[in-house]
Amino acid sequence: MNNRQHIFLVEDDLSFGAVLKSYLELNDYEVTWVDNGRFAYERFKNGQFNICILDVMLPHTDGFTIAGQIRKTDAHIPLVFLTAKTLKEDILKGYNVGADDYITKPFDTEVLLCKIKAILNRKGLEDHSEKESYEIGTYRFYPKKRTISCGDEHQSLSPKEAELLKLLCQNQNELLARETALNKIWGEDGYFTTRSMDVFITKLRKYLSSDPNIEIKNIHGSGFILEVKSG
Amino acid sequence: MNNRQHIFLVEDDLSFGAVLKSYLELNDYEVTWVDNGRFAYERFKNGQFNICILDVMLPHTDGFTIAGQIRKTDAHIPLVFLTAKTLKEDILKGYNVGADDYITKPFDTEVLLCKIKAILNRKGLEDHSEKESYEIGTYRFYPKKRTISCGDEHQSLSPKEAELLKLLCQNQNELLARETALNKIWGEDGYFTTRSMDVFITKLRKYLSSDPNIEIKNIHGSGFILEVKSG
DNA sequence: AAATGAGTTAAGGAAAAGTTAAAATGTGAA
DNA sequence: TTCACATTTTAACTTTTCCTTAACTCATTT
Repeated sequence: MNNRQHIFLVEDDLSFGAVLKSYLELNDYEVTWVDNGRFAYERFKNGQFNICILDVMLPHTDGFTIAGQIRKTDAHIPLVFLTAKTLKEDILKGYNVGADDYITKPFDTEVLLCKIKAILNRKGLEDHSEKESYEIGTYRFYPKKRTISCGDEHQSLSPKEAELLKLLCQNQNELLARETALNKIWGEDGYFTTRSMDVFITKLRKYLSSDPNIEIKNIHGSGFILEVKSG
Repeated sequence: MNNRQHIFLVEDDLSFGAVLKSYLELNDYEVTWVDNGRFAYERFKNGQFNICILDVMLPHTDGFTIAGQIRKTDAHIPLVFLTAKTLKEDILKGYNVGADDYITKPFDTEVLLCKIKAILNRKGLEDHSEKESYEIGTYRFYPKKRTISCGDEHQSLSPKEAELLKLLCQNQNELLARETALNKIWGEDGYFTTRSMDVFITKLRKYLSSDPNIEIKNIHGSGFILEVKSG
């Protein structure tokens, strides 16, 4: 069982990023490192993290923008900003986005580690590894509440509907194998459970039918893909 | 009604302390300033504070010692350390005592203010400490008095009714899992205690029935949500 | 075209939740 | 102690929600 805390790290400096990643891994954290602001949020959506460490100065998309996107998906996940700047406005901006801490380079990695520990301890009681919401085209899906919202429209889902949709979201635009879903949700894969799953797919398609960019595609003989065309 | 947040400030530098106190007060905080480490803890025990700002370098008793004493009294109150030093050991020491932040002098007061706000917001969300009252639509609920008021109408609650409503309030618009409630209130989760909880939910719904924007929603198989539409 | 996989709909049964009232428990006053 | 009262649990019954199953149709593969 993997019990380690998962850190989402966005840092464009390749050598520094690599060093930081190794250092954190040595200290028993699981680290997902993205070196490009443009794809950071995409990557975040597809993972389960406990804390985010974001460089502010990035090509394409700065750390604050990414933080804003992340906040929309998860209102509680801790955010820590890294920056070379000591500019007051930047620091203020960071705290306004909901930063949990702010660290200026150059800094001591041991201090960073301490801060991470302090923040995770603070949040420790609650489990933030489960995502609060997933973006699906114009919809937003809240797995805990088991609802999908689109504007003012709200639709509540049954437990299995929600589990299945969650799996599809976690593999957005990638194949979710029948077997995988059957094993995770039904715990087995007999003939009837297979048919049962099809029934749920039908239901999910109905719920998501108002956005033409969303499609739950069937891959004959292997599984389904939740495909979201990026407008 | 005094709704301002109360800051406990320990700083031996008289002129700096006075300036800081005024600045914080201007920003709508209530500030209790102690200029002597020796009496700091005594003063702390006799007050109700939301956050502590402690200078590390103090005559007689240093900030860490005071922090340790405070932690014994209140395990969750946010601690922020002020120091002129940049010594790594000091910073680490601070985080080990449970610091929420660490600020090195000289610093910008505006930044300090932002940090204080960020920390208090954080605590505000996860505030599971005793709150005087909760707003529920047009109602107001006083957990200690065990009453709900709506205009001139007052309704008093039984102990369990109040506990359950408090949990719902603390998770307003979010899921309160059955298990969570059962464990916190009943200490176990057998079949009958489950049914007992349902009985209490029915009662609470009755108490809150006059405001159509309030709803205690059931999430089949997982729990309840106290939903308050913001009209 | 036959065989297999998938889409869809509706019915039936199981489990959870809503509700009400009676029984059990606890608590303070006489 | 006993009685009256408030509180909580248990029980029984109703309603709702959920999942499976079955049946029939449509699509894809060989």
